[in-house]
Amino acid sequence: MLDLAILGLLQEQELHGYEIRRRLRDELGLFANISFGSLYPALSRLEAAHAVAVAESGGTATTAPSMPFTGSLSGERAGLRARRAAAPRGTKRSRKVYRITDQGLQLFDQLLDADEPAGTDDARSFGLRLAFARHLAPQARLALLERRRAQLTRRLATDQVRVAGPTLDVYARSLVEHGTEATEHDIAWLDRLIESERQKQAAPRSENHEPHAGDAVTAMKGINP
Amino acid sequence: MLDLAILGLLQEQELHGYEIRRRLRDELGLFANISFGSLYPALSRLEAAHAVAVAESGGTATTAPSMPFTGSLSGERAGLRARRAAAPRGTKRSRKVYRITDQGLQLFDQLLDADEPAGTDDARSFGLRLAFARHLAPQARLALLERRRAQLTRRLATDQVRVAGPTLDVYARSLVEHGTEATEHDIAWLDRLIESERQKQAAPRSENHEPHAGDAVTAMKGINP
DNA sequence: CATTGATATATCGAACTGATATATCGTGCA
DNA sequence: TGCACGATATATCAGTTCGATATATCAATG
Repeated sequence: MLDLAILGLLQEQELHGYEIRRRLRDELGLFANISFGSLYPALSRLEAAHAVAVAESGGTATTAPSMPFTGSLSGERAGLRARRAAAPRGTKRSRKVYRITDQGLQLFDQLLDADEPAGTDDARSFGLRLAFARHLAPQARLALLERRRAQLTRRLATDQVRVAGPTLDVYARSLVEHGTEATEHDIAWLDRLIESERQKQAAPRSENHEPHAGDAVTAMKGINP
Repeated sequence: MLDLAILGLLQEQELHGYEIRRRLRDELGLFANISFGSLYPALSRLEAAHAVAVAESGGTATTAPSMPFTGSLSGERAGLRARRAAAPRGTKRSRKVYRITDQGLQLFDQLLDADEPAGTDDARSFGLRLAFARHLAPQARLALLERRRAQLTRRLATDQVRVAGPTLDVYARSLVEHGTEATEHDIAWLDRLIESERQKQAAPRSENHEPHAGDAVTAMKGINP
């Protein structure tokens, strides 16, 4: 789930961990306060999978791109010092700037368009996908919205069973009822989005999906006929 | 978080794991689909902490309450067979029925009234507490509602910063705006609950908090003056 | 020039999820 | 009768995420 978020942000520009966290929190509002204990391992994971790479875009001068091998410094620390030495002036501080790779772009599209894993925190998962919906082909976008709508409709049904069921106390009852209202509100919102999407597809004015600028990936996705 | 839910349910009656899951899902709607990988470890945890105990309430006849020591059966399996043998008719099947202990009641009150851990999934945490709000002293209940209200108000402020900030694309923007609306809706709901609580406290008719029937715990909580 | 606070990366243990394994019971159906 | 199947039930595993904490640097402040 977090992988998708990271890849989505990196698609717009190179970023370092701390900044990724800031954007997720301040701009998107998803992942209210994503923990570094999730973020950094996720970045390592993605790096290991060659979906992202350290950009090392450095400060002003692009000095030797590969670590100059300082010799005596012991293992782990050496890496840190090397990075610090590589970009000392101009940029804020020693930081690992990541960029997305071609494989990363592929992975992103794959994750974004994949069926939601049913069980997990639906709202988060959907929210994240919607936030990056501009990267989806128009029909995939519509499918996402409709899948979510169906999900909420199902929830509404179970909610009705709940209120009809064993008598809940005042507070639990209020909670369930408020939940139902919120779901209805969500569905109405989705209906507006779906309507808007349909219109956009009926009258396609100029470019409506990102200037993705010919990356081989879109061909795989079946934008087609 | 899950501990609170378990203790809350067990407060009403003895239950086994599978049934706890069912209630959380079907009746409360919290924890959409709580995993057994969380539930059973949580029960073990609580049992280790002496907050719950296996009730072994058995079927029709309360045969020997302690395992009769079948001898040859090897370790783990022995426990299962013993339980199975202990309550073969009447009840559904071999199951571990848990009951809450005095320490468990104490822990429940402590968890329920504790300050929310700020970071975590607020909605879930609050929802859970509200579902068991009847176990709280009137002022603690009011405090819970007001704490939540303040939380949402803060969120509303950051949301406004978000929309004012860097221009989001159509979808991300719609997401944020809908989130804001939902938060406003939540606050209005809380206001209604708070109002209702205030009235209840002003005109206290008969018993308004559970027939808790003199357990020593309430004394600790400072219900007082 | 020491202290504090913001920026930044990293790691640990505990908790939760999704998947899977195992066993038993009840029911339908051949 | 028997036996396949689905529901009930407990348990465990690997992979993620979270909250806390450690460490280091830089900027501002007094």
